[in-house]
Amino acid sequence: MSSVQSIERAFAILDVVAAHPQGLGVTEIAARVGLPKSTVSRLLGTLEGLTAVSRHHKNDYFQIGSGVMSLVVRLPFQQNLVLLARPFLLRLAEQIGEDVGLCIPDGDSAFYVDQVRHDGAVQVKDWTGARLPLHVVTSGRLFLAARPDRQVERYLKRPLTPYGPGTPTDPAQLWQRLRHIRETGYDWSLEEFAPGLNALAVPVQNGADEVVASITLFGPSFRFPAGEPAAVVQVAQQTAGQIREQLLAFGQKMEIGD
Amino acid sequence: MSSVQSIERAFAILDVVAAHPQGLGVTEIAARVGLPKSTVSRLLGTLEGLTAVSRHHKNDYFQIGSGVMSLVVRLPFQQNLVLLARPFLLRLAEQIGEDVGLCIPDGDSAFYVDQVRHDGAVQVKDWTGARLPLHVVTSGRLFLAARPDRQVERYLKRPLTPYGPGTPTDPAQLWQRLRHIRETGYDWSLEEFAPGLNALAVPVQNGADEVVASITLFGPSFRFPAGEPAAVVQVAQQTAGQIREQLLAFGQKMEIGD
DNA sequence: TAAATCTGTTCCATTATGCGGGATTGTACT
DNA sequence: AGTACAATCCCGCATAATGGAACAGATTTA
Repeated sequence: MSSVQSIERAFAILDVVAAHPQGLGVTEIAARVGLPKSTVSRLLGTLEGLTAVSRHHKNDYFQIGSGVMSLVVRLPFQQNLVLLARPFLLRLAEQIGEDVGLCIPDGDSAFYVDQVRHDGAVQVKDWTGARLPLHVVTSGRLFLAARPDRQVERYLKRPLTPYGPGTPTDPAQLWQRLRHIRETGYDWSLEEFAPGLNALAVPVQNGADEVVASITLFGPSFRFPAGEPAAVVQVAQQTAGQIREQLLAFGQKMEIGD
Repeated sequence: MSSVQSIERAFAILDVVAAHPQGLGVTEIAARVGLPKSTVSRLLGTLEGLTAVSRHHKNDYFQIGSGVMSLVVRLPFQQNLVLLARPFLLRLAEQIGEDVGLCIPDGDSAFYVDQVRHDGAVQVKDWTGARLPLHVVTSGRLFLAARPDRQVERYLKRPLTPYGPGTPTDPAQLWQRLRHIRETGYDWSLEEFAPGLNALAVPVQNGADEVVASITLFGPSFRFPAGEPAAVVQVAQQTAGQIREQLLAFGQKMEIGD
């Protein structure tokens, strides 16, 4: 499995440039990536031609260019969310030692858009791409709980089809559950959806405090959750907060430094 | 001025991948960039190793990966805004045939963070990096007008130092001007700041309708504005709206399609 | 003001490096 | 089993990228 050297070098350079938003010159970049100046100059020239980097008006220092941004900007929100969240999900999956999923609301369904796998002998299924009714999964109930009462009422009027051994099908029981979610900000499912499968979901909010997604932790019931459930909830909520910060950084937060 | 072929090819591939969020296979990508499959396979392999692209769990189709996102995510909001806005500013500059600037509020100053130049014999200065008091420039007055009354009052208490022949220095006069901005959503400066220089600023808002930046059009007074001023205002406001959309797409908007 | 010391770009001989046609493997569909 | 398509691998070839050295600006120092 061979790899193209100059592309690897180009991205090493982009990494360095991105890590120094104030801008760097050719010599400094060359020193940091450990390559000769002439090579770096040529690579930067190419990247500049592609607008992957650009030079600051005044001092000619290199910065990330609009070409990189345009790759990201063209994507639908759903995919951006995945890209934005993945580094955090990876870390969470490592901390917990189980699979971590990302889910967004889609009408009256919960739509699983990403899942970071934890490699082990016993794995849970990859739900990516699956769409399930709100009341049958933890993520879905989070989305439901976030809606105003009258919308919840409307959902509860419809028949609550069971999907697993413990799917809540009684409206009153589900209402009680949603109230609990509103108070605590999470939802556990202990072998409700499928035998031997436990799950926890916590909401991801945006700047307007709307629930735009949820993080789901899945694991076989014989080992998950390990230790204090409250501790698991805490790290999951912490991760959700970090993703929220990232979302904010784009659309709203205003930090001016120089 | 030589350029590195494989990097150009890599970005051509990234462009194609970004343009097809649903994902594409090697063969399709190869066809679109006009290169042999084996070459594209190798380049994609390299990009995958760098997480610049990733494969969709199920169908192995290529999508933009988190490596690209991480280049963008690390940047401060100010720089992201510039990257995000630049394509729109470029088009605006071309439509109007004058320089277009981007400005953000920074305490009691207006901070010019970018300027797209229009090449012509007679140019206006590049203000990038400049910081000017709110009351002396169009962008600054926009920011001021967006603040609640009591904050405006506080600003008006301080001495209003003049910077140009027409700088408004009388608090009552400035108040009147701010009210006009609140009604219309723009501010013209006709040779106020410097002799021979006209400018127009319109606000850029985020999802919470806060004014996070402003677009400024600059031009020599002998030719700018050309034609109907109202028409110029209109295209500027339209551009501001487009930038707002882009900001929304990251942090808030929820469009689910498949 | 000339020497010194930075900077970034260009040149060009060298060869490692990337290229791509074709073979091979893998997967899906009849 | 057989067809059809996908993606990857192989490997000889030569092109394309490399990097040392020379060059050209800019800024600093004496």
